[in-house]
Order: sequence, then structure tokens, then C-alpha cells
Amino acid sequence: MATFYEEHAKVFKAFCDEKRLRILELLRGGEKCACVLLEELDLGQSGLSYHMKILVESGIVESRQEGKWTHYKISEKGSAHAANLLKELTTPNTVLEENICCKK
Amino acid sequence: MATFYEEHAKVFKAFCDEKRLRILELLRGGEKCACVLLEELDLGQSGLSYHMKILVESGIVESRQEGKWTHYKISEKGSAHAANLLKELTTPNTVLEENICCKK
DNA sequence: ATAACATATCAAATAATTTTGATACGAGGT
DNA sequence: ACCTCGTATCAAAATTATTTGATATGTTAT
Repeated sequence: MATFYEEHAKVFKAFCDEKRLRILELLRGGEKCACVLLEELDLGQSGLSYHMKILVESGIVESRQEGKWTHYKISEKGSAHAANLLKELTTPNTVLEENICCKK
Repeated sequence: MATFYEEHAKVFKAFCDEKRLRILELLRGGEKCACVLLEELDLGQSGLSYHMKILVESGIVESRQEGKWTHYKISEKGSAHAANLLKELTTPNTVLEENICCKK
């Protein structure tokens, strides 16, 4: 199917998984480095890395490298984009098409 | 993991799948019955039913029975709830915790 | 250069989701 | 009551996502 469905789906993947929701909850408290997230979560190192990649690709989280550490935080821009997208996806189209259907 | 992560994840599952995004797009044009959706989509009858169930359970779509037909439309209430939730999940917590981390 | 550490990537195993076809259920028409 | 039609449910197969452990990459310190 067309590529922008994929793009949109990717954004919301951030919110579709319990582990990722937990991570976002932690990041609501401010920027955190991977080592801190690891301590708080029931996840192995590679598992965390996997989820962080999905979060970053969704645009909801941004990462910043500082020496050997990677810091993550919620992206305001990404969050705003997701919010706009959600609104768009659930708002009636301007085109007023009448649904003649199930004639009976 | 705790049950309200599941609840939240369920809401956004609506937007995580390309087929469902396509369905929502169709529903943006107004209420549609399953038979119409079936014509427009590359999906079998039971497949459509499967996705509609997920959409309804997310709260984003509501269904209405009319004789043997089921009509679906986007739920304003459900959409608003999702929008609020998204905002909540991406807005900094009030608690100003400082992250002493990676001391170096 | 080497060692130690933080994180990323890979591949295999496991689990969850989606698709598909068969069947069941409920409503309307005869 | 019986048949037909629209939709839902079920179970099996196919696909995709997640977890796990091993290894690779890049950074800093010695």
C-alpha cells in the first residue's frame, strides 16, 4: 500500500506498545540517558536499544549523543506533528459525499 | 505490565496499521456500511471484520446496526479522547525531577 | 595502542498480529 | 419454517514484531 500510510503508521507505533509507553512516561520527567532507562525498565540492553530506535523513528523521541552516552527526550516537534496527524486522520473530509449504500 | 498501558496502547492500535488507516480515511468521508468498505478495500470479509473490531475497541470508530447491515463512523468522542491522551503522554510531567545521571 | 565501557546491530528463538477459509449467527424476505 | 444475505467468529497458516544473546562499533581513559 502507498508509502504515506506507512509513514503515518510509524508515528503511532510509538504509542502501541506497553514498554514504549513506559519509556515515554519516564521521559516525561525529562531527558534521560539509556543507562538510567535501563535501570528503571524490565528490559535488556539490546531490547532497550530496539525500542528506542522505534521511538526515535516515530519522531516522538529525539536522541543526543554525549560522549559514550546517548540521551533521549520527548520531541516537542514530533509530538506536535503526531497530534496534528491524529486530528487530521479523525476529522471529516471537506468533500461532502453522500453515501448511497445498502439501498433497501 | 499494568493494565492502563494496555488501555492506552489499544487506542493507538487504530492508527498503527495501514489497512486501518485506509479504513479511517474512507470513514472521514462519512458513515459507511461494511459492504461499501469491502468494495473499496483490498480485504476479505472476515479480514474487514477483524480490523473493524480493533477500530471499534480503540474507541475511534463506532458502529451502528441497521437490519443486517453494520454502519461505521468515526467517533468524535473517541477521537477527542485519543487526542487528549496523546497530548498527555507527550507533555512533561509537573514533577520537576532533576536527572543526575552518567556522572562524568 | 590497549582496555573498559555504552550503545547499536545482527541472527535466532519466541510471541503477537494479520490473513484466509470455513462455519455460525442473526435479520429479512418468501 | 425455510432460504438468503450480511457480518462475526473460529482455527490454521502466514506474516510481522519482540526478545534474547553474541558480536560490532565508537568513545574515553590508561
